[in-house]
Amino acid sequence: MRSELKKQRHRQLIELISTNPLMTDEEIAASLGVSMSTVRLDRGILSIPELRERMRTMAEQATSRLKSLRAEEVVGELLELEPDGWALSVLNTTRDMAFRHTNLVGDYYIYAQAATLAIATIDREMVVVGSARLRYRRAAFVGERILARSKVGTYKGDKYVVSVHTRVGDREVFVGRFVVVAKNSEELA
Amino acid sequence: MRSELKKQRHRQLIELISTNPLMTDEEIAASLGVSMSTVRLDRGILSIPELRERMRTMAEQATSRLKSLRAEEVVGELLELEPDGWALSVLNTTRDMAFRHTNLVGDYYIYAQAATLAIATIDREMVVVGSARLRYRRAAFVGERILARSKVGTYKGDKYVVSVHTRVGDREVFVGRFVVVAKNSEELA
DNA sequence: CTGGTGTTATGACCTGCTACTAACTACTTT
DNA sequence: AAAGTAGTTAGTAGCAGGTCATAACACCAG
Repeated sequence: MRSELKKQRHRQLIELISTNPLMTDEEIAASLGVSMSTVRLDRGILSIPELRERMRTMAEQATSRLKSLRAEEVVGELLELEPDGWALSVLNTTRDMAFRHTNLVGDYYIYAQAATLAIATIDREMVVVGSARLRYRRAAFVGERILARSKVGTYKGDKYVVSVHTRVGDREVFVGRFVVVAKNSEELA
Repeated sequence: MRSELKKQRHRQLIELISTNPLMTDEEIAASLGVSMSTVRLDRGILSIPELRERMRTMAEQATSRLKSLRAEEVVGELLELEPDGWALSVLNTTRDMAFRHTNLVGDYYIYAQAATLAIATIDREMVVVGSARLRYRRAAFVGERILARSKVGTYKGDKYVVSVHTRVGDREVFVGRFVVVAKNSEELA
């Protein structure tokens, strides 16, 4: 059957385009040893868009990906704050926070929310994270609303211990104990 | 002077294309209130390539980023990698990584670099951070190149201990011990 | 009024296609 | 053997989004 060859060629075509989406029909034709007409027929059958269309969608995805790890998004939204006591923030997760090609939210987004919340809880001018212990309990998924709750524990002088519990619904996602340090703005380096 | 208007328009053009690189000359012309000829002249003077060229380079960058799964997921740039051994990455810091209104780099950028590097070091399909201990030693400033070096320590079954040392020049900025867990892609929630 | 700068218009050409028609090949069915 | 059919190829017209060269204008200064 010649239709066997055809199916084989279709598989090759899909393989070819997925590994190198930037080939013109001419190059594909040469690579598969058939005419451009055939390549175009095949692309039509398999509904693979033309090169420019493929480039366009890739370029669009590229721009949207460049916007990742923007500070405003990372911090989440502060809902409640009792200075030097406790605070609550929510982070609405989006696809570009995903880890690899999964639906899982990258751990550093969860960290960023928790760490910035810990700092925001302390009512001093200049506060930085000194050290921390973290535990990730369960995964959070893209689209979920992540709630973080901080509570100030003990403090000695300029050092405060702030614990942060992060959850999605009633699922505990993350627990962290942050030691944050209030600095006089001179002593930085 | 009319050449003032021209310079002004050139600035607008650059602004326009940098915020939205996917505009055709026709759209740009409409947006600037001049003819397509003028837009093309201006693009020529400013040596801004045509739409397709812009899409093409964006698409190429996107593919080259996807070619190595590991490189893509690292915050910063992966410089060297010995799978299951050690790795090295650099993060060029920019103003938008600053903490509040200072020149200090936000701690979560440093965390993100370290955590993603730790994960990239482990040569398994699906790896997530389970827990971590962190210590921030010195501040890093906007504009500095931050180097992170990971080293795999002990491991038991699916758990690996990866330590990461982060420095700027010979100044130690951060030390972290990450316990990362390799998952079978089913057991996620 | 003449020259120089800036802007627009026009037309020929290019790439990488789409959409269509016509024809040719190989293989099967009647 | 004749007819039918699936698969392939060639060729044409047209489109988008340009390049490049040339020409024609508008406007202002000296």
